[in-house]
Amino acid sequence: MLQIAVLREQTEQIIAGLRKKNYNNAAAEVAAILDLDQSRRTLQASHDEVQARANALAREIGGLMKTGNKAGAEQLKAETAELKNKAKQYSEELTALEENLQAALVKLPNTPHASVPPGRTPEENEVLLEHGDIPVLPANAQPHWELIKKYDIIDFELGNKITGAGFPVYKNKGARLQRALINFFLEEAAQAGYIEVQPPILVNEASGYGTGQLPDKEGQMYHATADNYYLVPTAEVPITNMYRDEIIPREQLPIRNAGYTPCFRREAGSWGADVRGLNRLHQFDKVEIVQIQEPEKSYEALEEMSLHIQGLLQKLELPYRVLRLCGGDMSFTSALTYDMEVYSAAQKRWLEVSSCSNFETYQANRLKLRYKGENGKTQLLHTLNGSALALPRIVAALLENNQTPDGIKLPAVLHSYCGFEMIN
RNA sequence: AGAGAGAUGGCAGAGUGGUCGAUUGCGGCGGUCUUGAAAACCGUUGACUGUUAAAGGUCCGGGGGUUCGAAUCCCUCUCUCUCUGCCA
Repeated sequence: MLQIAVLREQTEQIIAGLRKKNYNNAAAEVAAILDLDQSRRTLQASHDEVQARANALAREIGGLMKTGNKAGAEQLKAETAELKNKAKQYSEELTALEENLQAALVKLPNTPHASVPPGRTPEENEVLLEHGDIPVLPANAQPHWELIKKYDIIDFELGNKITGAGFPVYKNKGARLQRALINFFLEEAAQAGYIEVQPPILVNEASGYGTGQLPDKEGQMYHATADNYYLVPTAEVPITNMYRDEIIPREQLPIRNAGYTPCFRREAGSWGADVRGLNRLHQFDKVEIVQIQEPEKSYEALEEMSLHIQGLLQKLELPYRVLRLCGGDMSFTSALTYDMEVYSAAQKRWLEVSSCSNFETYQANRLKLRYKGENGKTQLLHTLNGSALALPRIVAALLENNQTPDGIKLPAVLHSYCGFEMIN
């Protein structure tokens, strides 16, 4: 959520930012919000004035009662009746106004960083770099959804039987590969200084709200209605919410956490082309890295996270590229996002395997996640996170790019984690 | 799941209708003492809102009510703990 004070002070910059994100009607909505804010403050002042008078009277009455001056007390009581009505009326109006203001404010997305290119579609994302050679596969090369059947390592039909579409069963070396990748990613994160956490994978409403899944994207999460818990769509949600409503001592910054969770996404309305096999699932595994940083250092942290993720892809010997997302392709909450994509040689296209973002104060404002700066003032922190990494498309690329007549040759870095070198 | 108890500032823990935003201890910060540190002693130390700065207002789990006045009384919701039951 954008800060109302910033909206007041930097109105033009924010409108320009919202436009870059292709947010329609930005100027009008911002004007309406500032209008509401002005009314709110005026009303608040009136309310406070009445309240102050009522407080003073109550104190006087207390004094009179003590001295036994009942008549005097009764006289003052008469005056309070009117004040009470007024205060109640003001406070009701105020509540309504605040609700409207809040509702309008949460609808505004985060504003993009200056480096974010304009654009509406994924085609307009900026390719920052490409790394590694695109492998040349033999003519009879197969996509991963054929390979998993050939080697009987991932079974979609069995998942259909147990649960439904998008819930595959990993079997034999397929299951062991999952476990190996999770361990590899966690181990690399630990060596890079991220403290490992194992959070709950069901979260309450307040947590969903804190990271921005609620109230708008409710339909994207699985909801355990009996207890009103939500299945996490990413470890970002529980990990970031560990710091909700906290004022972090400055010397504890930056906070760096890594965690593995399964991720659950309903993906309502997003099924169509290019979602075969492992490309899109309702349940998948992911290791997430999270940083909480001082505002001045958050972009340094983003670069560092990007390099960490790239290091993983290099060790996995996968050809990848890094994109800087354009305004229109970024998430609602992000100020700057790098996407990492690996090349799938059999599908002949790039697959997104990581998304690494700086949210600046947008999440922190909702989370009330703050620290005391050098000047002693309490201020909002910056939150960042990135996938390091999401498994399914990594598995897809590993299978497709490394297929040989003898089987799938796994990259050397995974051998000790897997306990085998080939899938055959 | 049943019965009971509870929710107060970073933590512990007082406060059961009238200067209570809240006693006290610990912790934190500043100082005295010391070559330095520890100890001891002194001082200081919540958040939000508002303003050029104040004043003022709000916050004792959430919501509602009683009252001139609520941390304190009533209703309700949520959560936590203890015991019993079940169970990895």
